[in-house]
Amino acid sequence: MSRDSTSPALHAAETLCDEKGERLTPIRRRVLELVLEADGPVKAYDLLEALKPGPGSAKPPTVYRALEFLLGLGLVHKVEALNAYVGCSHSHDTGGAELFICSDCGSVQECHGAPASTQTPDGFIIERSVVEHFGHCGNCRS
Amino acid sequence: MSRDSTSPALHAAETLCDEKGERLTPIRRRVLELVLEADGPVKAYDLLEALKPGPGSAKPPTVYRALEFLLGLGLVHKVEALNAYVGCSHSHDTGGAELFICSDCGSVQECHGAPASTQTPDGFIIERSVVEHFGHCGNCRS
DNA sequence: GACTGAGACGTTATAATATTACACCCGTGA
DNA sequence: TCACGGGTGTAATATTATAACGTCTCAGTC
Ligand SMILES: [Zn+2]
Ligand SMILES: [Zn+2]
Ligand SMILES: [Zn+2]
Ligand SMILES: [Zn+2]
Repeated sequence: MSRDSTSPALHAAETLCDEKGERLTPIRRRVLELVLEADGPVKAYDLLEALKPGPGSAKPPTVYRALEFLLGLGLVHKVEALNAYVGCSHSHDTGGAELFICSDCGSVQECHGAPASTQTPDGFIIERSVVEHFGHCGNCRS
Repeated sequence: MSRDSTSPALHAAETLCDEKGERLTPIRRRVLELVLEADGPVKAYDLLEALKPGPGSAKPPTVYRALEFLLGLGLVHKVEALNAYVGCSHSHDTGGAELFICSDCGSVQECHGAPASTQTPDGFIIERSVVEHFGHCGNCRS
């Protein structure tokens, strides 16, 4: 692994922002870095702490605004059942991500593709799906 | 209070508790009633408010303890993405419920059966799944 | 009856998560 | 110049949830 200052994921984020005419400002970029560097889901207030040593004093809206931006671009996902956030190494504009969270080591694996509900109620139009599986990953079983 | 006035779902809850040797105390029963009567997901603090006119003054732990009990028995489900709770009219000891939440009218429809992940990562053992679909129900489309 | 342990509940306080509202700055274009 | 919009700073508050500890009651037991 190279010690490049920008990870591939970060570079992809910059490219995506360029395409969309969005601005990956220093704060947004820093939050994305922190989420990507973490080895599991990150809490908003942990990000806030991590941001503290930075320029100004970070307040909750700072991190929540950055997260909202990144969520909108699909660069991070929220783990609803944990109130935590994970970086997305894939690139998908929209659509739900299917998350597999290990309760032992906290690792998160993401699968793409429509979760494809088996039995959608008659007439129901799905706009957004939250699919989160909790269990034990291969590494933690032995 | 005659038992004949209870709804089918409440009666089923009593039966379930009997089977499991659990106690459906007045508080737990009242919380279950409130959740079942609601026409959509209910917030914990709304339950708290609804409990206030009752005997003692209700405090957060009161309602959260009751919810924890009911969740454990599968009598209510938590909508993770909303931090809200819905009553379960089916009866399933375990396994995930698949929820369809209408963003327009707030109604929730529940489907049973394993969501059956399409592509589980190698070696991953699923213990609990959160599956919540947001969109528009048949009634709200016309 | 007295002792004991478990479970449910009461109560206080606090933790953890998230949003509102308003002010400021700065770049862009009329 | 001016207005405007996006991004940010800041203070305050709202919302959601848990910790910690005491009390009560009911079985089971001595
Ligand atoms: Zn993703
Ligand atoms: Zn693991
Ligand atoms: Zn159910
Ligand atoms: Zn509807």
